[in-house]
Amino acid sequence: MSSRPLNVVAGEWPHLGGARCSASDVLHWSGLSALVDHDTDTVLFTLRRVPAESALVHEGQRFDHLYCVAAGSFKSVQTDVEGYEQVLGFAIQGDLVGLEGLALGRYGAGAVALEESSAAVLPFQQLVELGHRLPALEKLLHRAAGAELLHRNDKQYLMSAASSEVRVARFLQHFAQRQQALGHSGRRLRLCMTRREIASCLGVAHETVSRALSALAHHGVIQVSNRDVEIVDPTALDDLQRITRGAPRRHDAPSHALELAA
Amino acid sequence: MSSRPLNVVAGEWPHLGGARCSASDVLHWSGLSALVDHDTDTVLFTLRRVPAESALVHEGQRFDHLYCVAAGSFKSVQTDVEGYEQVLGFAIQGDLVGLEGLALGRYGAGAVALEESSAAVLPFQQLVELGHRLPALEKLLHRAAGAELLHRNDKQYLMSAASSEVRVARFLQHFAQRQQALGHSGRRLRLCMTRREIASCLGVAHETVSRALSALAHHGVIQVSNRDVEIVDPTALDDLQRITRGAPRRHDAPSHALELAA
DNA sequence: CGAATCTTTGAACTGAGTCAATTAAAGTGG
DNA sequence: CCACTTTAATTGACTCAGTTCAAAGATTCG
Repeated sequence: MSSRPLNVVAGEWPHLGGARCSASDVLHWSGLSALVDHDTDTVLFTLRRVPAESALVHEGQRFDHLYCVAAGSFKSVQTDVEGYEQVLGFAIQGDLVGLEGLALGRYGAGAVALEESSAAVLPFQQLVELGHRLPALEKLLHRAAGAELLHRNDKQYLMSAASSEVRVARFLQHFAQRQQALGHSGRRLRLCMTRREIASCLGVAHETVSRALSALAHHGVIQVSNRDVEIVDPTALDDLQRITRGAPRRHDAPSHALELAA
Repeated sequence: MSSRPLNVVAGEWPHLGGARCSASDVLHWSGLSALVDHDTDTVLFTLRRVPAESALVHEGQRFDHLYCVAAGSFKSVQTDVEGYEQVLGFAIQGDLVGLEGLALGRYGAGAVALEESSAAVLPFQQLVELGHRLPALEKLLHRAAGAELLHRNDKQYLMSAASSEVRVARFLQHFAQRQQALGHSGRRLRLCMTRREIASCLGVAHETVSRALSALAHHGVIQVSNRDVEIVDPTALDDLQRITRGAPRRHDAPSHALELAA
């Protein structure tokens, strides 16, 4: 294996002290700690700092880097002809940004930081070549693509839920699970995106998100304080989230999904 | 094109006994004709015949093959705890089936043939190793993953459309575009899935799909005869499909999306 | 402190879900 | 090949959840 430092990658940000991270770091963030070894320690990537509200990649821009979120979070957005901004999802530590670029050589969506964030810059061609010698890196790419697709499956399932309360419940649960997978709380969530962004992602009106959160709070399932959400009763949340089709209500049953979980 | 008779497969299923196709065929189906060369001609894959209604892969089954649809079509389905069957999408010629398996080594969704179909069996590990020597095959994998993600973006955009008529319009348009990319009509579509399956995929009730199709037909945008749909007025369909949020209706404007397109 | 944005809540309207009934198509088996 | 069954598709009527419009708090930020 390559025993010498392969980090030719310096590329674009030589000034600014050029913060770096190793492939091992990336593997850890991506949940592939098992694949870390000495070789992956020697591969270095530059870290790119991204201020809140600014773009990591632009829709339509030429694709030559993948990015692995190191800290902070991003929203993935697509703008249609009419100017409507569709939020496709949110990326947190360990998520790869820009994978759809694989198809056409252009990013299919923009990525905008929701807060002060940073991401490892993975020059794609280089990553592929490295992957031939370091299976860990090849696996990283495959894994990330697969994970992203699984994610999309979940999202589609989420969006096909009849009730908006169920959608919001599923959104919270997924978000919590992802946080937990990173070693964070899983109960105390910081939704650093706006209600409108959540709404766009879920395919509902932003007022509806607000109402659903309020309803969940009223019923003691969660506690909401602005963008901080605490999941008080994970079981109730899970019961709710399970309801797929319109609530199996009977004539004498309550019509709101929330009341069913009681 | 491959001038030698490796492609026994073109459209028919000759006999049982191990039908094959070349990597070149797969590349052609996937829209990567540019990458075909003598080397890819020499790589052969077995073709698997799949009768209508039977499964190509099962959800949760161990992942060791990718499949490239050679003929016919498949639905991708995920079954939730309650037994609800969510249709995630439809695969036609050139689409890779099983990509989500990359993440966890298990298929994330089942694939069921909608009609008599066949698919090339691509042993994953082998494909990756071949990819190291034949860039075309590596590219195939990347391209397919990227394309699948782009597709999902479209689907999410589709599902966030307010009106069900718009959803159906977008569905038809996407389907038509895919058919066209394969060299087929783009106007005359055969929807070989049930209304219920379309409905599940779009996240609406199956009656709603039926009504939307009827409405589109009434307005002369399409012509429906059972599962055969002809797009009579592509422009009108496109206008409709563009409406993202609830129709920008004014007090004196018609409330149905369809009437706006008039 | 104001300006701007985000969030919440209310009220009215309506589009889509549900239930139900009819028609059409596709199998099944004698 | 034709009755018979079963499943798919269409259409109608009714109801309610969610959108839209509007307006009042809350939060952030210059």
